[in-house]
Amino acid sequence: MTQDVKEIFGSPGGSLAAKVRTLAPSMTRSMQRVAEAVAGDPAGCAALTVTGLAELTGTSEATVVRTARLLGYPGYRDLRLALAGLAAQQQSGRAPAITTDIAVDDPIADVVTKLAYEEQQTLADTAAGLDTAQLGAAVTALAGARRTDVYGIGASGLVAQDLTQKLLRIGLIAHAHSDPHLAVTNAVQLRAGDVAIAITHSGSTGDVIEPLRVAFEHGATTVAITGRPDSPVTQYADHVLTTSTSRETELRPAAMSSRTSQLLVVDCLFVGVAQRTYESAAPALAASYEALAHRHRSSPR
Amino acid sequence: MTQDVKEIFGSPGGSLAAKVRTLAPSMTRSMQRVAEAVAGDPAGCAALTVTGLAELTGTSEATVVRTARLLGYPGYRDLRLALAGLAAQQQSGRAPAITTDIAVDDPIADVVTKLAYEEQQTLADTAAGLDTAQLGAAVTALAGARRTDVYGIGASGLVAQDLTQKLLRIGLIAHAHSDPHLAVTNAVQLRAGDVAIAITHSGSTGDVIEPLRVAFEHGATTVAITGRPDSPVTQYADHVLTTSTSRETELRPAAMSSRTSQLLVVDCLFVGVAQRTYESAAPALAASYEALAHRHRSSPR
DNA sequence: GTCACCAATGAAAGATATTTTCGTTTCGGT
DNA sequence: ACCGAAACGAAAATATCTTTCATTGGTGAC
Repeated sequence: MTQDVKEIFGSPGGSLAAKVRTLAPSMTRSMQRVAEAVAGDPAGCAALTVTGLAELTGTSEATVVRTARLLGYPGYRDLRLALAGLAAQQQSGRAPAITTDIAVDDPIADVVTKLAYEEQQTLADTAAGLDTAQLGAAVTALAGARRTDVYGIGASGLVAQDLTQKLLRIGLIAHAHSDPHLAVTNAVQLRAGDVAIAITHSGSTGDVIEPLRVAFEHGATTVAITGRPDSPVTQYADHVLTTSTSRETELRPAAMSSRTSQLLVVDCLFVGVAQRTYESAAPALAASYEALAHRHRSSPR
Repeated sequence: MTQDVKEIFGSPGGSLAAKVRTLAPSMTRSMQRVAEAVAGDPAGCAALTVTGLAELTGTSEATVVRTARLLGYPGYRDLRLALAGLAAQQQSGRAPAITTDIAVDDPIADVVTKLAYEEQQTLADTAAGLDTAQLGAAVTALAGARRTDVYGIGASGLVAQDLTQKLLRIGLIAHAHSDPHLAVTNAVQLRAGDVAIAITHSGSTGDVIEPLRVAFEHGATTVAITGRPDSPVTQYADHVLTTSTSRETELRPAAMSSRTSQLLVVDCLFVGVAQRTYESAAPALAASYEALAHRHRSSPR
């Protein structure tokens, strides 16, 4: 039978080399060779079978097993498991330590790691910087809105559409506008009880500010999602939701991190609204899920 | 307050749990039981032999081995070693980070925290599961493409547009299609040296598969970005980029996490292409930045 | 409904790895 | 040189893992 798990993994990593040193004197020559190999390259040895390790050390299987026993394991199998654990720990011990920007000559694997890290960073920053009071107020307004207009241009336009799609899925009436003229034309229709949301990273995109101003002046509740809480757009916003502005690099334009940030805010809005309108939102979500299922061919198993 | 790198990337079970989730749909019932056991208690399973695990899950040795194979290991022995590694990492003081699902009555602050955490998790899983070789191949194809068409519908449509916007910004010729008919019509124009990209979480969206098939048959290099590496769409894809499939909850539909995942992949593609075409990409990026600056009123500060 | 078919599954045979046994070798002491 | 005990490895015995194959159960065609 195999040794108890805790006992295997319990012993801290470094103790293996120590154990080898302590027990070395009481070991025979061949056993010492095995122990050395094990202590010297745990990861490598973990990949070997008894026979492999025996050959590597120029000894026999029996000796390897004897060594494993001496080191406190029931057999080689368990020593090997412990070695695998050790190797994994050593591996993870090397901190990713992502400090540098993405460089032109970074291998693709590094690009993936760095991008993922930076986006995680952006998310953490955004979550930390988000004013939950403002968010709650915005959610309340949305949940009770007769209709909602969302303005966004360029990359922010996609976020606007994303929010709109989501709100529609829970039965709310929402429209995304990226055409400034149409946006203003529609903003005129808004009145108290309606909601207008402007999404702009810089907070200075005139094409987005203008419809928000119109909506604001017509009495709609206005929300600004921006990375600059002191920018012009906030002038006409009842509630300001701040997205994080992480440093941009040449290969990672601001649009990238602002999008991540904006999407998180949008998701929060959506979930918040879904909570408040749960009674109607849940069935609506389920229904849209159902409807979509029929558009997909039954996939293989 | 930013999270520690190790903590973010750590989630040791994360990678495995993610793999299980991604592959779960392509698993049979008994294999799923095995996969669940393994993902649920890596340490415990590491202590078991094939027979033991088979008994625990009420299946047979054969099934256990099959599952190990599906998870990417040559056999159970290797899976077991990997599990031992995971167990060791978990043991070595790693926050369990067991977050509960978002509940209907969660205060808004919790919603923000949980959403941010889950999206970070999604990013880590995606980065871990991304095949860099496939990614590299896709990047190469894109960098040398005469033109690129991107297909996506619904939430994936926004991702398609995002990618298109980015590629255009570095001077590449790219189009996003969400109208299936137009997509097919355009796909016919593609030929060798062109690239077609299909974005679909389920991998079974006929409206997206069809144009990819046409593009494939016309000799274009085809790429699929999907959460189901065994789904129909991959049939016509030269390169498959897998997005992570995190569990969805009632208040956080699959679309949300798949979008995060897809966007990371898209960003990786973009940065990769920007690297390869740096000579032309850098000035193009700078130029588009310049052009936008003029659309913003000079902001305060 | 019934049939044919295919995927899923587990029992058991087969292959591999580990452990044990046991005889040979080595080495120190007389 | 001879003895005895410890060290060691070859090979048998056992445990574990892998493969094969027949059975099962479900699915779609007719």
